Amino acid sequence: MSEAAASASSVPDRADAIRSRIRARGGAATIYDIAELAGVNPSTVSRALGKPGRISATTAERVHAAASELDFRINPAARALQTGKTGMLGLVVADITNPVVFDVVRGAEHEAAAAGYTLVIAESQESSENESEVIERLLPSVDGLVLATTRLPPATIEDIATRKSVVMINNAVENVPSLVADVESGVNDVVDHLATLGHSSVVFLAGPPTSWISARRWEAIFAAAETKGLAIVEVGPNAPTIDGGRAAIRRVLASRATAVIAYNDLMAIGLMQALAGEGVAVPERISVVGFDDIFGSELIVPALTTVRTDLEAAGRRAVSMTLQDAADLPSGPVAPLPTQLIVRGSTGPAPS
Amino acid sequence: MSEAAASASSVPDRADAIRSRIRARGGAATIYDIAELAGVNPSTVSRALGKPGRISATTAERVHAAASELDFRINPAARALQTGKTGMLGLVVADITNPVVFDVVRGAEHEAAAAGYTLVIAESQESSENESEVIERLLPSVDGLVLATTRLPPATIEDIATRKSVVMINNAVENVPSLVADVESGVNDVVDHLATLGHSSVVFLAGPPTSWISARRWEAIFAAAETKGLAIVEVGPNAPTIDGGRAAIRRVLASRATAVIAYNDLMAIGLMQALAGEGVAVPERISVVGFDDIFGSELIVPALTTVRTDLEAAGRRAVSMTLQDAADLPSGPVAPLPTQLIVRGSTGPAPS
DNA sequence: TTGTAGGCGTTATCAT
DNA sequence: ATGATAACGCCTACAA
Repeated sequence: MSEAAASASSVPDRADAIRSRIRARGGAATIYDIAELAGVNPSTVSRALGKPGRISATTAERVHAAASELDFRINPAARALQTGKTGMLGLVVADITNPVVFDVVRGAEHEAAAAGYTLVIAESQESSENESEVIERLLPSVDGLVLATTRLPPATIEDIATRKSVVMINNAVENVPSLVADVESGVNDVVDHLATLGHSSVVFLAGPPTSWISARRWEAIFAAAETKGLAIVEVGPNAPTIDGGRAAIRRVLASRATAVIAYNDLMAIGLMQALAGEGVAVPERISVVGFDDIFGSELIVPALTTVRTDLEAAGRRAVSMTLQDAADLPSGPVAPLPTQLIVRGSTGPAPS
Repeated sequence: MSEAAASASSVPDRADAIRSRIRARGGAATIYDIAELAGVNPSTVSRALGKPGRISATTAERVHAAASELDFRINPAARALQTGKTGMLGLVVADITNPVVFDVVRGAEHEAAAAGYTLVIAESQESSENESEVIERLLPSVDGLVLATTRLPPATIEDIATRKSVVMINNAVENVPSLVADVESGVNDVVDHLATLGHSSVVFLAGPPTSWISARRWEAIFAAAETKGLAIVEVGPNAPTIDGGRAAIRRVLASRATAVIAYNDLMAIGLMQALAGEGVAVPERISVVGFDDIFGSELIVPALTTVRTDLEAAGRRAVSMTLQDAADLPSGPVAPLPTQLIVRGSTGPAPS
């Protein structure tokens, strides 16, 4: 047997030996295995795999060959233990099945994946105690947190933000970066729209008492209604769900208002279903407006007039802000998320 | 100063000292800190926190007091490095924004949380290469995997299942535990329903070619139609989305069928929108049926007749099966998921 | 019941 | 450019 042949066969042999040893110990390949196969020190393997430039080209080559030969996957726990970085990001939402969060989730997931991060989604189920627990459980294993629909008091949020990078969507707390929809602009458009249609008495169907954005919407509606000279009342708080909207029908009708602005589309849809059940025509007797433009808003009949925010973009930006913050990069002031009134069939002229 | 007073004040003092040391090194409390404060060995702390019985009551008491005093959270990476268990479960879906998966996600999330696990959700975006990548990235940091809408070939799945516990929903591969809907029962109900309404020619609007469950639905429909003496044709494959349904309208109309069974509700809804756009009355000229009963199915007009499966239960059961499998517990045979025909307005008598 | 000691796989800090 | 060595925080035989 020639030397060439011997060496050609000895390399696969060594790989096989190492492979069977790995299998024997019932685990995955480590940098030690690679080091052995490539004939270098483990620390060299770590560098070759970690930093591009810091190693000679030929060594890097050998290491990479050995790594793929042994099907090496880095052990994230071991890396995290040493570096303190887990490569994971948390996204906390109040209710996963609420269509509002679909887009946030998708945007966040894509941005995280693009940055090489893994997104962990957790649900608080509209309970702040639950949310605290969930966050405490998540915190040690993530590099940062996006709070999409938090029900936490500001003090708690501030406390969490001292421990990890936190970015909020549609919520504001001092010293905590956030992404907030341009409520005023959307609300002004809604109130203008209703005023133009001849409505003079409007109900705001409030969301949960702990929802920061519900309060902002109410304030903006209140202010806009005052300047337009419309009568405005707040009804609520209500659960931010279809059932929450349904349950509010009595109080809505009792108000004699000719238009309703619901805290979100889900409530608007619930209310419209209840109105249909009672034979109250929308928009002939009552106009209905929602927020968010969720999936389903254009499916319902009449299709829902609503205030849209690009929540997918919000999810993306929240993640990239979190990552920046986690990297201690300077985060400049953040422009509010643009907002857009989408007029569909659920609003019409006030009854005369 | 009495001894009692001295010791009473010295305890908080020591805690403060340790706390400031922790802060100084910019990290979290470790079992060493607790050990110091409680005056025991770190291993005792580990045991006290880990196993209830194995330690004297008074020591356990002291340790727990010290732990909460220092606000201790266990470091998951360190634990995972040692135990090989990460406390995380992966859920892989084709498309996060598809309403079908939201119930699965919710069920899985709740079950995982109840078991003290964290759920990581990953999206393959309907691409099998993408899915492979995503899974490779997830695998090292997860104790098990639920494949909810996988687009992977059986061989790949089998390979993954040799490395970690895998449970699939609506997909079957040898040697890999799975949870499958009782397709036949639901489909028989649908075909009966249509036959009773006088339909004699039916189209099945197929889903993605890589969808296992789409093929099963087609087979079941084919068989049921044959026994009922109905004409049946498959149209597709199509994207399992609203747009996929919309795009199929020409071929559906060309078939002259009086009823369409779509692979899922999203496609059914898209088709109905397209039909409405063309002025084709549903159900007067064409009846439409979907699968899944997603949010929105009862919102659209006419409301969609559909075959429902309890996907939230599927998510829950998939997670608990994964956990069992990961714990090497025996997993008995699994009953198929019950299925239920929900008749709404989108189906009616065949035109004469 | 509790302490001692070693190791899990990686990165970082020294040397060389 | 590469090697040796010491952490990172926790768990678990083994000893006492």
